[in-house]
Amino acid sequence: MAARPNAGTKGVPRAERERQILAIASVAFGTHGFVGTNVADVARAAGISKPLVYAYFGSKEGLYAACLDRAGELLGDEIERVARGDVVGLERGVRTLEGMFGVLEDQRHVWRLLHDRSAPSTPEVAAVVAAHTDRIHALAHEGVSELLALAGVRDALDVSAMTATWLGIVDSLMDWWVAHPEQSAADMVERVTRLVAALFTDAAGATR
Amino acid sequence: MAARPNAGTKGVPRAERERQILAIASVAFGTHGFVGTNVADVARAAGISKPLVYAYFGSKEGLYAACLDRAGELLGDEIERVARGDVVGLERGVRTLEGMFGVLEDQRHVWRLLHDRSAPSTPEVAAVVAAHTDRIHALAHEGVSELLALAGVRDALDVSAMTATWLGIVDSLMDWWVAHPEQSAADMVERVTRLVAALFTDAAGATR
DNA sequence: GGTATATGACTTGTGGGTAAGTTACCACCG
DNA sequence: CGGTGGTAACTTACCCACAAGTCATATACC
Repeated sequence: MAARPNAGTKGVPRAERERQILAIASVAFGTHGFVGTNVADVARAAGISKPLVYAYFGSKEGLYAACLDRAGELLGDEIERVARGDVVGLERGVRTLEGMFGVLEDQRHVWRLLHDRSAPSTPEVAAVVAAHTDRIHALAHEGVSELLALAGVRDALDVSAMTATWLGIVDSLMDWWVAHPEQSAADMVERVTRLVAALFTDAAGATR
Repeated sequence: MAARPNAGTKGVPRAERERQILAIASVAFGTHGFVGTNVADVARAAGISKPLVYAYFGSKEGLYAACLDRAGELLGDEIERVARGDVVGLERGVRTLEGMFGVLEDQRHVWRLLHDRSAPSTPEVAAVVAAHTDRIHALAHEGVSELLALAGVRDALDVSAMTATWLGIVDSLMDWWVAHPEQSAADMVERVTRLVAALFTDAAGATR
């Protein structure tokens, strides 16, 4: 029978392979979305065969859920870390962004995993998505509530809409960052700081 | 042979059917994205058969491109209308949103058509997407430039990032609106006005 | 020899796209 | 006024490519 390159080589231990596959799959899912990603390509990119991916993660959804878990934990922990600090208002927003930029410096696409509209709605995946997005959303809501409370806004729907907007801002900055790979995390923090300062001091005054 | 219900009924004239299909396909593409939408379902929802869709639009991509054209023109025209006015700065942003809300009141999902990450990159589709997004992006860039110039910011990358952020804000407000169907366009305008006022007067002062 | 690690070759389901035929309307001719 | 061909509107039934998921098998280490 034909020689099978690498077939049966005891090779890398399982845990390490899993991390490697997850990293590559996260790029793929984050870049092309769930439906746009095919398992065979992920396997090839990882230098292994498709059945091995299934041996480790069970299904495409299982693989996706694992990626989500990794991403959600990474992001959630960082956001929570900032939230536990004592900054409030706009400053807290900027600090949170700073944290995101730092954590995602080498894996910017990861942010998109949580916002994939093409993600399947099966219980398995939905549960994982819900767990992480709920957590992040709750933290965002907390921050936005504080900010708006300082400005005298307390209407629940106003806060809800503003929270969605805040998440949208983070989203678009991540997208912009993906499109500008030469920008470092530090560059991004400076840029955001500069823009916030400009908008919330001069612009507001100049256009009223 | 079996009776074919409705087979051959001269029925609705072509142009009218096309509009009908486009409306339904826009909902589908806007809701589930390009890859998540299947032509058979669109046909069924329109009460016709799949080959008829192909007779009219040639391919799934052709159908998508037609939806894009409709959406892009609708949105682009409205944004341009506001841009031709004499408002600048934050006020122009709010007015633009007002225009969007008005035009999309009965078809909120349409906004998402222009931002579909799962859209194919074939020349046919890419050209249509580019035409409309370029136009909208240019108008947004113009508005953001004006705003930031008032605040003394002129760096090209700063303006670029802020333009992306602005589009992200519009994006997230549209998403929030889709999730809150009971909110009218007028409600949205009020809400945005209220939030902008709060953020750019009290919040900025309170947190500096 | 048993077990973990791995694979080539397969099956299967789904969805884009097509071929061929059916019915209704209309214009024109006798 | 009735037949008759042409054409527009529409369908059922099919093909086929592609990607998810599986199975039988092979190698390496202890």
